[in-house]
Amino acid sequence: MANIRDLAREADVSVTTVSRVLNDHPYVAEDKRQAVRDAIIKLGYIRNQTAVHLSTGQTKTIGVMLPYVDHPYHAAILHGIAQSAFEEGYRFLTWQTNYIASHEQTVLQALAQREVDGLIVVSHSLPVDEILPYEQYGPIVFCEHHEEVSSVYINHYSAFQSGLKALQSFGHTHIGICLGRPDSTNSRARKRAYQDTVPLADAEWTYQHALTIEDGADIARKWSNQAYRPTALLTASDHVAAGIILELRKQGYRVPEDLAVIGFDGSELAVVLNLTTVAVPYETIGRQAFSVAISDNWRQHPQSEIPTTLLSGLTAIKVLD
Amino acid sequence: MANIRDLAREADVSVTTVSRVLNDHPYVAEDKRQAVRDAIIKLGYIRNQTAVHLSTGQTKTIGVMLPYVDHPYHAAILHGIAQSAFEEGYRFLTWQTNYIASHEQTVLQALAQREVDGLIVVSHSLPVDEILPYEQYGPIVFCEHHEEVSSVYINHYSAFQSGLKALQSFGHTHIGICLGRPDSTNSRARKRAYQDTVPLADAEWTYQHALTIEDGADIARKWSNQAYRPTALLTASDHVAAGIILELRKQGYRVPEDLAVIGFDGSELAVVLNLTTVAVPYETIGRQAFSVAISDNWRQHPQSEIPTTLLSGLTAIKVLD
DNA sequence: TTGTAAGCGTTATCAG
DNA sequence: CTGATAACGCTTACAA
Repeated sequence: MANIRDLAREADVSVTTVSRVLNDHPYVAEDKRQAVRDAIIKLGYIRNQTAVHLSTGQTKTIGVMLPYVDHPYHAAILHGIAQSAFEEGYRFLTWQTNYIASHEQTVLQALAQREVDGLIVVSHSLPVDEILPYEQYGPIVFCEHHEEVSSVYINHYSAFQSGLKALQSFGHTHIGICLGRPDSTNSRARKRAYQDTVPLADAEWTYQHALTIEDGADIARKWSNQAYRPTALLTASDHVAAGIILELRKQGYRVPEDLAVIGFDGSELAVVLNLTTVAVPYETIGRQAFSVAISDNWRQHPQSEIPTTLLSGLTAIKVLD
Repeated sequence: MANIRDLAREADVSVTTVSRVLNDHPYVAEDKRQAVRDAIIKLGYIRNQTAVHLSTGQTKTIGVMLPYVDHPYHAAILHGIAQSAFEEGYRFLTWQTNYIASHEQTVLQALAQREVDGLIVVSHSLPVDEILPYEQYGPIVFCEHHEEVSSVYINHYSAFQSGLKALQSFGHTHIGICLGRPDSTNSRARKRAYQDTVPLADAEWTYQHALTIEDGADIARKWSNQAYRPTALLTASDHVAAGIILELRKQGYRVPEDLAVIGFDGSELAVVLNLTTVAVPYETIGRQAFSVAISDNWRQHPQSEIPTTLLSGLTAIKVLD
């Protein structure tokens, strides 16, 4: 493998000049520039990026910490990160942590070891104050609301509230909710919104661990076995909503007559199901998080709240009028 | 930032000794080893991986080329890659190409520039013989069947055929199919299976560009407007199948009485829909591809065919008996 | 068991 | 405009 020194020898110039040509610096005589270009072709030279990284002290790579690459919600954020990274000439390393603390530590370690210039934490289980110290090694951006760190987030309290109010506007008072991980930052905000907004808020109507379509189906079965049931459900994701709806229909229930359901995400699943849903611009979150990660004002811990919108479906909400 | 030389000075040993301690080499006196450990703590030393990469000539990173990180099929493969990479102490860089040739070139370039030790091509649009030359820079593994390169794949011909035969076993003769990208390697194999297996194979019953749920809904609308219709459909993915089924139901059709539908993927969507589907172990594909990428027999272009299984749902297939 | 010193392949300072 | 040369931070012969 030819290196920059071979190139210099071949073109009969110094390595400095070669480097200048390689990096499109001005102040290189045209004939020398051409000589270098010829040498590059002749020797089939290709720059070794690792050496560039060591020399410049940057990797032009950011890291992404997320629990599962194949969950729609996270994958959508990843999509946004991927788009921005490509546009900015960056690459990104993804760590799938499965919410295991030791795996998350590995990711933080990678930042400290300078494998990445910055980190985007899509979701985590480690407490924030165990992550915070690693900021000395580079920017860390959260896709969740935390005042003490840079964050790009949606307001789960108000987003959830908008869904609840939509149900109330159709006359529903017996409203239940679905939550993902019981003690996540997001779930806590959602639970608060529920308790603040729905007078009849009931622990029996709070369905936990709702993440996938099958979780939704489980919830539908649980609901159908309850004596005292909600008439409407605000779910944690469109996938959960889909699981609920499909399972209910399978059992002969009608949606929304027997149970009104609202989704969360604004995915194409909601469109096809005519599901009313809280639309979240995940790609935007990913893009914003990326841009903070490579900006230089991250030390001020910028907070950027991304707005959500209630997307009205046709069938899955109306009832009780 | 303390470096290995500061450490050597602090512990009063040579950098070689420090390096040995860092890499758990034997032949270091216990007292010196301890001295180095103390110095590491005292100075808050953290190894610079970039320097390790330059020195060793390896990045312990593999690259992944795929069109979209947020499509279920590709995300599932990514999941497998992520699991294996973590277990093996590797990282992975993902490039989302959107099937744009110039983006795919960027990925190949990254291999040439030694940013990654190897490459996994999940799906591509560039012709194989434009990719092949880059093998001189490192292993390239395809998740698609190509004799000329290393590949980990499923046999789309037989997988599709198993779905078609399942429909035939229920008496269907008027069978249509859905395909993704019209000219992909996979679509071609599927089309061959269709023509070889279904005597009444019809171009009007070959629905192209079927990738998402909404594509499925489009196909359902197209189907309902046709005068001469198939009675059964083998789809390109469970998502497409779901779109078809949900749209058909919305229009008042019954599945499978009016149209029998078989899915492809074996996703949880299929489970909830009671959909018969061709189950594909995507995670296994990702894991296998990764293991080939870091093995040293990749030069022999190993071929590994991953078996699929027909997963019988309850409702979406029975009819015409 | 330990250390010296030569890489790895760039970039960047500084003097011409 | 050009070129020595010293970093960047680590690994690894080779010698002792």
